[in-house]
Amino acid sequence: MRITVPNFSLKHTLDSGQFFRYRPKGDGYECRERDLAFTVRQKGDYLAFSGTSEEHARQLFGLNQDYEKIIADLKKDKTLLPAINKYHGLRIMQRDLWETIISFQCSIMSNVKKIRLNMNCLATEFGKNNAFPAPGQMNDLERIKKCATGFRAKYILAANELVDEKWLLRLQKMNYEHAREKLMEIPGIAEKVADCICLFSLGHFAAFPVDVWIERIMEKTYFDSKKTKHNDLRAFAQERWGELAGYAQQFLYHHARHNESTQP
DNA sequence: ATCCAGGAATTTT
DNA sequence: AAAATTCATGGA
Repeated sequence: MRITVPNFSLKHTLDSGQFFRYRPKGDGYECRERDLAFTVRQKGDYLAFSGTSEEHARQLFGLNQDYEKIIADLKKDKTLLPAINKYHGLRIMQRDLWETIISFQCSIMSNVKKIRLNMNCLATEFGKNNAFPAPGQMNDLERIKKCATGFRAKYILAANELVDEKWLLRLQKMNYEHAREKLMEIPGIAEKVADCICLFSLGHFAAFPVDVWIERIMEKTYFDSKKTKHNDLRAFAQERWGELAGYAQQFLYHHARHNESTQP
């Protein structure tokens, strides 16, 4: 299957810390999400993939979004221009909800490389032929710990017990504020992780996750390098970028991690 | 070896 | 209410 995709960068999107089970293969990538395994590659404005449907690819990579309007709005803020211009085509994905929940429980005080290790291991340990285990299938604390999840293992186990398919469907119908609150009922999910799930799976672009990278670049850019509370950073972002705060966050995050001048 | 990583929960001031 | 401490582990 091959489709035309203007204003999209597969590389920037995959490499921006929202998606973890993928690896380069040939001139493209091999991706896994829940029970799907598929390959995808991009040449110019063409996206070629096999192993999944066009509908799924469009949803997963955010290809149905009005990208030109999103970027036009964000470009009104000149402080975002370097990141937007350098990483044009970076999109917010709309990932599988359950796998996203576990991904960002794993993210607590960790790093992207290790989250990838955790997720691949959980799929190997519990899933059938590399599918990610469904809710209810990760019911062994010691085996969860074998995947280097450490103190996060008990959170994953709790989510596995609390969540089922009905729970997931209900969450997908909630607005941002309600979904955020509901997610925080799960052990191991507080503001930041809930915002990541709202942003990368539920399409709530108002969500603004504040991690150490965002904290650094926000304080440096907008707060005269002064230590600022996460809630104040989040309030500032939602005041400044409104319903697109999460999109602004993703450009800032990706730019901070890949730019020498913004390294710690 | 020492320090850090897409923080949350708990305990202590 | 706010600040400090604890929690595990791979990688640099």
